[in-house]
Amino acid sequence: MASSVSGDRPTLEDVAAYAGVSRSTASRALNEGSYVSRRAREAVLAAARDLGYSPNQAARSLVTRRTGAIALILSEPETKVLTDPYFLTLMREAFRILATGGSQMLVMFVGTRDDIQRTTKFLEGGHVDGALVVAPHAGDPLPTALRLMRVPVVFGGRPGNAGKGMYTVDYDNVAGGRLAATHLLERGRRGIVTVCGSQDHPAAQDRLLGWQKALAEHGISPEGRAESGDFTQAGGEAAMTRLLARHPDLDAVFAASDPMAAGVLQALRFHGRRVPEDVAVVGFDDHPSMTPTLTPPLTSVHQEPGEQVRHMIMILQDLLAGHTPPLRRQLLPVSLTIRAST
Amino acid sequence: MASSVSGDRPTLEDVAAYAGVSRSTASRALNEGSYVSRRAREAVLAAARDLGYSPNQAARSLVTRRTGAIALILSEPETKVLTDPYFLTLMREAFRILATGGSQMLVMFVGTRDDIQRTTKFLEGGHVDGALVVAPHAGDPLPTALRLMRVPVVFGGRPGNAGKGMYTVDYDNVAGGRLAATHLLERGRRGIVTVCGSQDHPAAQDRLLGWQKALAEHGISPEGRAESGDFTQAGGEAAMTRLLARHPDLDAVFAASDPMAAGVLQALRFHGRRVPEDVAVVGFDDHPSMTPTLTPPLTSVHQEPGEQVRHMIMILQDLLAGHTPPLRRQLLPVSLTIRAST
DNA sequence: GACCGATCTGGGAGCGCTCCCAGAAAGTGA
DNA sequence: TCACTTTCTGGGAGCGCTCCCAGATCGGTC
Repeated sequence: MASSVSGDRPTLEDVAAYAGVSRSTASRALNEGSYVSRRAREAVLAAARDLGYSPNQAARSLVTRRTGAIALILSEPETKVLTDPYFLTLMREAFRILATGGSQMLVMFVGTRDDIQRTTKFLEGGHVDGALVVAPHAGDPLPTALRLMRVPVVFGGRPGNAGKGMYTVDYDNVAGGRLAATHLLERGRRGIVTVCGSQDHPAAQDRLLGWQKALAEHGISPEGRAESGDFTQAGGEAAMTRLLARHPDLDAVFAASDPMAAGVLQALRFHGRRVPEDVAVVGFDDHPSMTPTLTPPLTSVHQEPGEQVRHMIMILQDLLAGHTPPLRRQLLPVSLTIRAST
Repeated sequence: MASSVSGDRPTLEDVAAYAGVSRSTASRALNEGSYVSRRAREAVLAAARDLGYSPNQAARSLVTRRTGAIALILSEPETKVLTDPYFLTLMREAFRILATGGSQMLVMFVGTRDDIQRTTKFLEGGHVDGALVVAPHAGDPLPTALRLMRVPVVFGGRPGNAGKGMYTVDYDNVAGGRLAATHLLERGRRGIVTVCGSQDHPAAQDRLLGWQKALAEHGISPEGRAESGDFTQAGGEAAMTRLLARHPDLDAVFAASDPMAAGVLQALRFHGRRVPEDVAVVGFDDHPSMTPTLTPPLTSVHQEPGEQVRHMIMILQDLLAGHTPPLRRQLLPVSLTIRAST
């Protein structure tokens, strides 16, 4: 039987009948196809509006072999990363961009080995057109597992076993570390130390590297001037306390993340050092909900999570369109936002 | 033509041919349907494994009228809520539960009026089987907009314009406020004040109400003992400073969220009050990444975001199964985790 | 051995859509 | 006017799956 029964959701057939044209013409009109007369197009559009028509995504993707959905895969083996506002910003921005382009965002978290298996199976299953993957830890097996997938994948950040044959969009963390160090040197500081992030994090490695290079270029040996604060406020505070004991004459700190910088400020306050008079402090991330509210407001290396995700999506869409973008590893610039702490 | 061409993804037809049975039998075997001989089932399962078969979701949902996807809709008009670890925990847990049950999670953020329109359209479009909605702000127009949707919807928390005809799963915030106040009273404190959350938040209203009731029942007028700290650490610090000026003799504080409690501790430290000797402090949320790391570790009203989402999903699945769960507003109990701050 | 119910199987229809193709209608130039 | 291209239209096929139904097979009972 025809599906002109009311009550149920209207189909393309219903719209066509209402507009007095055929199903094919209705389809063309709705999909901006060429070779449709103005009269027909307007009639169909009006019919669709009147009937409250909305196309059946399943039927459409059955024939187009496109789902219109993109997976956002977040791999965070440790639950503690939960507190990071970075992930939420990332998701929000990704959602915004994808939604504007008419795509849906399917979020998946990967924690255990089981998750990896399920995720690869899922991607192979053709449920999504492509995937955006953020896997910030060095040892993470996920990137390798996804390398040979038939679905296009774009990575955010530098996956541990980097580069070969995968598309990545990363911040220039080396330049960021260098920027922070140079800024402190320009302020005339020489007793510069760093609270670095866990070194199983490629991003943390890069930030440290940039900082080391800048110091070395100015004739200062970076040896023994770094302590890890494993990206938390408490860790930053502890690391700073250790550094103060080892280098009582220090006059500047580069903390490789904002939460660690907050811990650094706390430790400095506790030990009676004034910021920035006695010790200058630079953070990293410059997250808007964090840096301006600290006392004093924090100078920080600025990065734009929205920008990263935007580039990732651009590459993915290029890949989906059948192109082969030339750049395999894209580095996004970072800048320095100077506030009262330096 | 038959689709036995290799290279392409295998279809059910291919699996059936490989196993030497018909498409129907293959379908029954894979879907745990009854009336399949053991022989046939094993042959089909082996064939599916050998060929790396994974069913085409689009084709399946075209006929079952089920997408296997659930939308998680987060409505947060203000961008500042981003820092809240609650949302991330919620998503993670929701994902975990849904993935285990074979459902996909589609995340949508709603901020602007445009988003609302797009969201309702999307839900009407039949892209998902149901939706979980978290809209913690009182004035939020989203819940009303979703009320009359044909897709089943379950709300988390108490939407501003509560109750009628919607399924909600909320914490017993009134009991939580009462619990905090009672605990402080039992500790012998009488100069009790509160740093409450923004009152455009039903949860904040409820917490304050419970606290007020408990005080009143013990003959203490709650009048003039509350200051809003709008759910941030900085706000909590400022509110506490105002309270100290107004009530120099206070000896206990109930902060309606952990971040605000952190601000309270900071203000107390700054003003030379010892915790818990001079002033006892109780927080709310008891987020594992927060309360134990504060100095001193914070006594806090404990709630389990995972539990909330679990109940929401249970109700939704009931709704999807065609049942009509009797309870329209479910209240989850909260408890008190006592640590060194009281 | 005949009968009957339970168990199992394969073919056909159809979900709502897009795409291909044949043919109608309209436009163009001699 | 006629041939010929261009624009537009509708019917048919088919995407991969589930579900229904008719028929085959199997066991047990009289």
